[in-house]
Amino acid sequence: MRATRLLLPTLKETPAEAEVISHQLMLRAGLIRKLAAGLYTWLPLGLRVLRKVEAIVREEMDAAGAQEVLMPVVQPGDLWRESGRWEQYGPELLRIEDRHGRAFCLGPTHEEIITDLMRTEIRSYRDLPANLYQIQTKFRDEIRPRFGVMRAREFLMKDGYSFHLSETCLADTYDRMHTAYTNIFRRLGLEFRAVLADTGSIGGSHSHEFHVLAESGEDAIAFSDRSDYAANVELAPARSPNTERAPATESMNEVATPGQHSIQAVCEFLGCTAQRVLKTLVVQGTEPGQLVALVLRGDHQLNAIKAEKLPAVATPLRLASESEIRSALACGPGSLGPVGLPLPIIADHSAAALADFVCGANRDGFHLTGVNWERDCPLPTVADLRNVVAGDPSPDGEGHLLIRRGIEVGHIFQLGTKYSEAMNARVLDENGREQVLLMGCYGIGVTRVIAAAVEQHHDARGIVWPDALAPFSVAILPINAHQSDAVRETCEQLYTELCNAGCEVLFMDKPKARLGVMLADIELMGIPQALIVGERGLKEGTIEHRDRRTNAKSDLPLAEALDRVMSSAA
RNA sequence: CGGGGAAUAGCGCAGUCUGGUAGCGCGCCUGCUUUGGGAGCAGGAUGUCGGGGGUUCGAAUCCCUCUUCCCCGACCA
Repeated sequence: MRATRLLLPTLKETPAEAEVISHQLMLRAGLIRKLAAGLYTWLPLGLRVLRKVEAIVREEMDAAGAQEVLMPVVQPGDLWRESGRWEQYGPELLRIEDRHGRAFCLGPTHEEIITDLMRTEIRSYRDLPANLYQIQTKFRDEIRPRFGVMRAREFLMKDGYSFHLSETCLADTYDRMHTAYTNIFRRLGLEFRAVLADTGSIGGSHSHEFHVLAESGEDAIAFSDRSDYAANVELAPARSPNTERAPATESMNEVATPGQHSIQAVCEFLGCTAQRVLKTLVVQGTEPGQLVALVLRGDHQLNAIKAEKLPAVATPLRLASESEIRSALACGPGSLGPVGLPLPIIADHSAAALADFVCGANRDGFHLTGVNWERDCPLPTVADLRNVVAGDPSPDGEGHLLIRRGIEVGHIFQLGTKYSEAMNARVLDENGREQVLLMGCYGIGVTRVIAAAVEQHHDARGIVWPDALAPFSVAILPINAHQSDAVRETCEQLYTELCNAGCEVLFMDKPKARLGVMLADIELMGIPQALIVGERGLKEGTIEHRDRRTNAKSDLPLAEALDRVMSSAA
């Protein structure tokens, strides 16, 4: 491709709207442009990268036995009513009406559509298992789109769905998809982890997320330093400490802590660590108006998903407001503690294992020190309430947990009969009996993969694409082509030969372009290799080869430079 | 949706407090000189100052209102 025939609007300065590095670089390198919040145009360079991801996804899905289809973006509301999600999905589902006043939505996902297709087209166990996928635009009316294409409202997704009669068959396909996903992310050159995940609103039983590891990731993932165990922090169980609770050595004392409400403030005031302080959170109970106290160690975070699984706690989790607390109890939220608290109490394992701890006195401006369970207040119900932290024992008993940030780029689920049951998708089995289909679903955020790749692969000069994602594998840079027939002719010759060899070449053929500007651009765009052609080198019979990743430079005879490029690009 | 910020040339910003009719850098166009890492000089183009209303002799600036965008919280690929 000649640069003169390519829309390549690179930016020297970072647009003010971009916060994260991938968003900044994707704008600056001319991959995308914003149309409105969460809506992006893919420019020629960005689209080339997008096509690379699609191609790899297609190859691996096809190799794993899935077949490609294409379903509509606009979906009838009736199907969503059948599955029950018209009501459940909430405002993220963009609902529209056609000219006849019929309800439609823009598809945020396609379970309803594929289930409808299968219940109509498949009658017999002989047609199973089936595994279909598409690469298609999704629309989710996110409350807060952000980070460019990382969390856009309109985005490109590979979504796949499989149908089965037996759990073992579903599990088998699920495993095959797990392997295919592993192959895809490995081929894309990304550092990633597959982790156990919550099934969330899509529903179902068994689920893994695929995360690209990056500091800017929105998810925290926990994995063992000794085994394969990996899970979303939301899900990883915090094992109860093996150690017995230490015996009480202090007596309980009430101390004045005027104006100290937060754990941090109390710790500083009393000169103790957060590990020795209890934090008491009051949430809505299952019964209307009922409050429940959740007790955690001061340095731990409440895990909402775990709390919602407790029968006594209302779903969705809602913290009591300050006024609700004040009207039910004699103090504000910063002074709560389990001693004499007239509410049902559930304590986290780590909180229950403390001795001689500090907690609120249920009286404004006072805390208790030297508190001990059983002696000073009954040991409440104990449950796993907290997020795991680095250093916790791994839930599988092997080693300890490390915590890293991740960007969720893929998610696979065993859905079971959630949709097929609701939408009555059945086939006849070998015995002529009707059976409800079992279903799996498998998603990859194609556009998000690209942002994640940039988050993981960049330097001070710009994007450093993994070879599999690079929009071009090599750029040709002429130095002062307008003054030198030799430079011009050599570049044309290089361009022709590389094109003929099937190499993806970007020929920086703008007349009078300066070397520094061209270098800055191709480095920003992350093109892996460059061939620099100038009079000076040609006099010695050489051109310069550069590597984006290592910045290695070598002056080589033309034929050798071509070999170098083609062998690296292969 | 709650809380915080912002909207001035393609991009980054100043000007707003204290009203007097819009500026800087980069980019863009022309010419000359330069040319192995974002050139120099000279000349030039580009703004309904987010929209609407009001106050005023006069509004980018003050008031009201709407819209959009960004950031922080609960969802998701």
